[in-house]
Amino acid sequence: MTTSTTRSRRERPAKAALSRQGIIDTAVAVMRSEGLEHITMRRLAAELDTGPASLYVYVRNTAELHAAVLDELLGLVGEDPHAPPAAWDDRIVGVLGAYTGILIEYPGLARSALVTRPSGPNYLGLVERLLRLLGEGGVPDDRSAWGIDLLLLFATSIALEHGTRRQTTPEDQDEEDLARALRDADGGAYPTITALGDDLVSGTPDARFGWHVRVLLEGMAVTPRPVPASDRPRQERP
Amino acid sequence: MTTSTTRSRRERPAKAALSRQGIIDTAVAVMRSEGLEHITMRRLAAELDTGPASLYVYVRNTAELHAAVLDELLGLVGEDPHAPPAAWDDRIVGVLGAYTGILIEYPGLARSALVTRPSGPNYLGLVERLLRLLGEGGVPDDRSAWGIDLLLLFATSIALEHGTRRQTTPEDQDEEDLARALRDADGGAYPTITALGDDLVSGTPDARFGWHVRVLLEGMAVTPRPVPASDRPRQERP
DNA sequence: ACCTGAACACCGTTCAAGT
DNA sequence: ACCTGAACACCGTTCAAGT
Repeated sequence: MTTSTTRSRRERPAKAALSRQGIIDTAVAVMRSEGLEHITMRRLAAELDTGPASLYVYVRNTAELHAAVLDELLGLVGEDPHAPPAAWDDRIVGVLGAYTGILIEYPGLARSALVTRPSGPNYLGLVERLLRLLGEGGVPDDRSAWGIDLLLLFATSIALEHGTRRQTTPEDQDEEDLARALRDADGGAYPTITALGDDLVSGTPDARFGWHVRVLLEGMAVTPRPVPASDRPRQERP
Repeated sequence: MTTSTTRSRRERPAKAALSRQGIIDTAVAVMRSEGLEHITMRRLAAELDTGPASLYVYVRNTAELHAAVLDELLGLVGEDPHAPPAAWDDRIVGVLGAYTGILIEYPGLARSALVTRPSGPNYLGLVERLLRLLGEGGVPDDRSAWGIDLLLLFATSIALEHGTRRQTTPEDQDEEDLARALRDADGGAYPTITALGDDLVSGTPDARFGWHVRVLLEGMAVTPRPVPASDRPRQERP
């Protein structure tokens, strides 16, 4: 179905000029309908009625494009203003839960967030909110500074893990492989694994998630930062 | 340089029959010399003097191949038997450090481990060793069972983060982007980030790593597992 | 059962040339 | 400065046909 120039002018909204935002918007649309794996330079170019080379004026490479999509979607993570008042740690669980929620809803984003560290405004907003909550909870600033990484890295990893499990992507196979490998582990070679048995894969994702986050928060609360070598009075031998 | 059939028979060791192990060995060799991104079906097929389709008899897909390479290399992670006796938590830091060491040495492996959860014998060996050390440290079994994930997920993520930073891959750009974004963050929009300032990116990777692991261990030590809803006497409202 | 050639359906990125 | 066509150098996976 080849359309004349005039026809296509009418069907598409007059071929809007290219812009970074336009590219990202198109990418988000493709993400929603077909998933991250279809956000490719070539595909987007086709969508925008141009050649792939044109996009490189606005976007450094494919990874940067994916990161931009993530930040765009992160704009939706806000705390519900009508939520009942909650303790600081429950609120952290909530914020991280919303973050992983987005990552799980759009498979592929979590991987992208691990590969290309996000640094967009909405991601910074998330960091900001978490740091504030940690401060409210009385976590010393220096531990917040080092722990924020851990929290977000963890939330992203968990999303990756559960995201691939939820959808029927080719990847859940290995989540199951691991569960089976743990269950069937040879008692001679892996006695401790065998002893723990099913508990290694027990619990709902939510229960595990909540516990994991609390482990991190409790750990931060009780673990002092190391004293830098230069500030230490003397040294035995490292 | 086209070689006759007779020549090539002499140059290559008589074109060994295909086998899963042979494929993995070749893949490991390619990994060492050129990196994971060159372990492709087509490349390996060329290396083994056959067509890509032939490999699918022994390997499910590219991801499984990468996972097999990881497990192969994980065979090298053993505790030094001549190491001086150490406390259980220091030994855990050591084991996880060795694990991340491998992942950092071979860029791409960490990403692969996050995407495709490893389940090979050597990975199970690692799980086994860690569970044993946790037990020695007095961590209750149920918390070990849920925490082992967290430890390994974290170690893998950290390797990914620092691995991309170390090499001059196209990806370090964004690690720097994030550091700059944090430093240059607008004090109005992100007051807490601004207040913490440089401490957000302070410390050597080793110092951060050690602290992170200890946070996880301490957290596990003090955080009880949630009581399943079915075992709870009554409920206020969830 | 194992192996293969060929095909299908794509990729990212660069570059010289145009406007 | 922005945009493009065309090219370079690749991918994974399937399938019908052979041994």
